[in-house]
Amino acid sequence: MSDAASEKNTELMEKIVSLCKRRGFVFQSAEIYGGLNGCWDYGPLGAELKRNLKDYWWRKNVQEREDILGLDGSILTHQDVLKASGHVGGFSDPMCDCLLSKARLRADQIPAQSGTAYWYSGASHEESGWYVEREYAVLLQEGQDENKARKTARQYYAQFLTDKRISPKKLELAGEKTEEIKESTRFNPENGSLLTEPREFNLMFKTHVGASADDGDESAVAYLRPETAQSIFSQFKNVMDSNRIKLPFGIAQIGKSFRNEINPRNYTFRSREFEQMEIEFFCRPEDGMQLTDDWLELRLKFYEEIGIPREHLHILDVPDGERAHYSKKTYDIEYEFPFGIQELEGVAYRTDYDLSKHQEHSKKPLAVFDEDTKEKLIPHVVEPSAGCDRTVLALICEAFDEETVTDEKGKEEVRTVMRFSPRMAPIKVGVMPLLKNKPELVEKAREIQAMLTPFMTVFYDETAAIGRRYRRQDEVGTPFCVTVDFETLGESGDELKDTVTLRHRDSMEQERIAISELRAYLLDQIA
RNA sequence: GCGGGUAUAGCUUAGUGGUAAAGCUCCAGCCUUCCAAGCUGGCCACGUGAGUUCGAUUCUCACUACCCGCUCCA
Repeated sequence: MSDAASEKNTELMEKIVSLCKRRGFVFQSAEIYGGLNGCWDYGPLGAELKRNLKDYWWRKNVQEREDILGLDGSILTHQDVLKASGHVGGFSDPMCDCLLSKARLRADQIPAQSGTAYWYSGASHEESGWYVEREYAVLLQEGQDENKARKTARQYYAQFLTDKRISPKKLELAGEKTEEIKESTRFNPENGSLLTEPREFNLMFKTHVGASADDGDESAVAYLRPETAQSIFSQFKNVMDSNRIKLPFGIAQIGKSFRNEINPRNYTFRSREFEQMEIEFFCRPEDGMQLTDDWLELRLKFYEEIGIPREHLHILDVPDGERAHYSKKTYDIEYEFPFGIQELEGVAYRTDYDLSKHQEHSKKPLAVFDEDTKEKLIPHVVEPSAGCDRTVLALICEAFDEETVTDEKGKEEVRTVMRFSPRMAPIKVGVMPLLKNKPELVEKAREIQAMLTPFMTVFYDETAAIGRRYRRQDEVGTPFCVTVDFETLGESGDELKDTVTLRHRDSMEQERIAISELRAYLLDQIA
C-alpha cells in the first residue's frame, strides 16, 4: 500500500470509528475510566447488528441442517482440557528480550555460553551532566577484547540519552566489574548483551475456581477458554450419546473466547475478548480433504448472503509449514479491511488430532462405531471457525459509504450511508409521520409502528424535517422508511387512502405502497 | 514488546500560564406537505495522577487509552 493510500485508509477507518461511536455501534470499554486495552462494547445498534449476524449464522448452520447440532459450553475451562489440547504448556514459551537490540528470543533456544561478564552500574556524560543508573552486563568470549564490552555497554546506555547528538563514545561507564560465567543463558549469543529475565507469554487468562481458593492452589486453576472448540471436543461423546446421529455430522457453537493478546490492534479486530462462531464437522478420514473444500464454498456463500461480496474476500491456502502441525489443509478467508487484508475465518482440516488427544488424556473412549465398515474409528474433523466481531467489523466497513448528492439548488453535500444488507441492518424500517403537529398523521404512524414491531426492529421518528429524518436513518443503515402523509388519510381521494411513502435507502427513491401490503413486503425484503 | 504520534463538548476542530471558542449533532418550543430548511432557547469539554507556579487545559514527569510503523498472533 502506498503512503497516500495508507493515509486515505487511515482516514476512512477514523470516519468509521467516529460514526460507530456517534451512532452507538461500538464504544470503548470502560471509557469513562480511561478505557480498557483491547476491549470494546457494542452499543444499541452494534448489539442489533451482531445479533443479526449470530442469528443468521445459527439458523443457516444449525436450525436449517439436520446434520449439525448446537452447543453452548462454559467459558471457564478445566485446566486438563487445555492441557490435552496443548494450550497449557505448549504455547507458553518463556521469552527473553535483548536489552540492546530488542530482539526477542525463546529462552529454551538460547545456547548456554561461558566467558567473562563485564558488569556496569550506569553511565554519565560529563559535559552535559547527564547520567543514568541502570545495571547492565556484556558477556565476552575468551580472547575477545575488553573494549568490545565497553563499546557495547556505551551503545546500550546511549539509548537513554535525551540529547541524541551526544555520541555514545563520549559516555563514561560506571562501576565496571567482571565475573566469570559458566553455561549461562542470560546473554544474547548475537552480541553478548544481557537479556531480560525469561517471561511467560501464555496468552490465556488464568483464574481460580472457588471463592476461597488461593493463588497457590494449583488444583483450583481454570482458564477462560481461548477458543470455543475445546468444549465441543470434550463434549463430543455426550452429544453423540444423547442424539441419534451418525457420521458425518457437526457440532456448532457461538460464544466468547479470550486471549491475552500482547498487542491488540485495529479497532475491534484483535480484541482480548472476542466471540467465535465455530463448527466442528466430524467425518471419516477419507472425506476430510473434500469436506474442507466444500466448507470453504459454503462459508464464502454465507458471506455473500450477509452482504460481503466475494470480490472483497481473499482465500489463502495456508502453505505447508505455516499450518498448525496437526492440520492437513487450512484455508483462511480474508477480508479487505481499510487497515489491510486480514483473516475473518479459518477453515481447517484438523484430522483426528483433537479427539485423539482428549481420548488419551481423559482415558475415555471417543471412537465411533462405523456401521458401514464395522470398525471403530476416531472421527476426523473439519473446522470452519469464524470471528464474529471481525465479521461485524467487516459488515460495518463494507457498509460505510459517503456519497455526494446535489440538491435542486445545485448545492453539493455528502450523504453518509451505511449500506447494510436488509438482512443484517440493525433497524429494518423507520416509521414517521410527515408532520408531528398533525395528530392524525402521528396516530396513523403509531398504528403502523405497532403493526410492524412484532416482526422486525422498527424505529419511530417524528422530530425535525422529514429529510433530516431520512438522513439519520441512512447513517445507521436502515434500508426502508415509511412516511404517513395527508394522502394516507384520504385527502387526495380514495385511491391513495391507506397508502404510504416507502423510501429506499440506497437509491433514495420513493414509491407508494398500501399499508396492508407493508408487512409482507418488508418481511420478504429482510428475510 | 519496541519506536513515533495524539488526547479540548456526542462529533469535527480553534485557542490560552489568569473565568475556554466555534460549526455540526442532540434536546425543548415555534414553524414546517418528502431528502441534514428557518427562528428562539438549552445541555455539554481541556484523558488520569503528580510536579513547577500566586495561578496549569497550556510547561515537566508518570500513567492510561487510541492511532501509525516494526514485532507478535498458539
